[in-house]
Amino acid sequence: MSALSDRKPDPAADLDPRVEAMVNELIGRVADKWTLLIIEVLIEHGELRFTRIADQVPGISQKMLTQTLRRMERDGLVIRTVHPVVPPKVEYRLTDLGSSLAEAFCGVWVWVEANLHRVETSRAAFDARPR
Amino acid sequence: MSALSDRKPDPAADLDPRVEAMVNELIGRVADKWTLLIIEVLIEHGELRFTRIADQVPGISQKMLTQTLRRMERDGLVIRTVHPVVPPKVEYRLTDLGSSLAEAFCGVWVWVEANLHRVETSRAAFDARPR
DNA sequence: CAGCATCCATTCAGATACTG
DNA sequence: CAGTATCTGAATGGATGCTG
Repeated sequence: MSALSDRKPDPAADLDPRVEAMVNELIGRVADKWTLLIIEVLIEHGELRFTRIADQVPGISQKMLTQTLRRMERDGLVIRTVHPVVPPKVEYRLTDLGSSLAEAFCGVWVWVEANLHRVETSRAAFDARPR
Repeated sequence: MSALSDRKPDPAADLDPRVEAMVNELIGRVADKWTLLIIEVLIEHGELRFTRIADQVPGISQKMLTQTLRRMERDGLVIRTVHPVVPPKVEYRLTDLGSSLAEAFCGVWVWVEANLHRVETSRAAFDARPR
C-alpha cells in the first residue's frame, strides 16, 4: 500500500490517522468470521476449553481456532487459562473488554437481522437485471 | 468448509442458521477495509463521482474501488447514477440502507476509539512476555 | 472519465502429520 | 488434549494496459 505514505491533506482526516488506521485494523480483525463466531459461543457458555469451542464452531479448522484464539488473547479479548494437568486442559473466557466489544457489535448484528431481507431483495434485483 | 453440511444439533443455534450465515457474510463484507472507508467518505461528502472517491480513499486501487462499489450497489448500500455525457460521469451516494448500516457500525467505531489504548497495551504486554 | 481484462506476488486457509 | 509444523491449492489485491 504505497499510497499510505502520501502526505496529502487527507480531507477525511477529521480524526487522528493513527486512530483511523487502528480502527480499520481492529474492525477488520474483529469482523473476522471466526472471531465473531468464537465470541458468540463464549458469550453463551461463559468458559470453554479448546475442544469444546471447536465443537461449537462448526466449520473451523484446528489451525484457525488456535490462531484466532491467540490473536484474541493478544488483543485482550479472551483470557487463556492453562491447567497444569495431564492431559492438558486449557480454558478460554471473554475478558470485560471482549464482552464490551461483543456488545458494541450488537448494533451491527441487529441491523443485519433487521435488514437481511432488504439486502437479499436488492441482490436479487441486481442480479436479475440485464447486464 | 465440509463441516458446514454436518447436521449436528448446533447448540449455538438459538437463531435461524440462515440468518446467522447471512449475518456473518454481511459483517465480513461490511467490515471489509475498503467498504468501510468508502462509506465514510460518502457520509461526509454526500454524493461523489468515481475519481473523487479514489482521491478520498488513499491506498485504494482502481480495481478494488470498482469491485467494492459494485458489491455495495448490489447489496443496496449505494446508488450508482450514470450521467450520459462524454466524458462519462458516474456518481455514487449512500442509500438509506447504507446510511443506517453506517449508523449501526458506529457502535463498533466508538468502541475501537475508546478501547484502542487497552488493545495496544494488551498487545505490548503479550509480546513482551517470555515465550 | 470510468471501468474491464490480464498478469503476478502475496496471503490465507485447509489437510495432514507429529509432539509434550 | 492442545497444540506446532509443513505443504498446497485458493483467494486476495496490486500494477499495468486497453477501451467506449
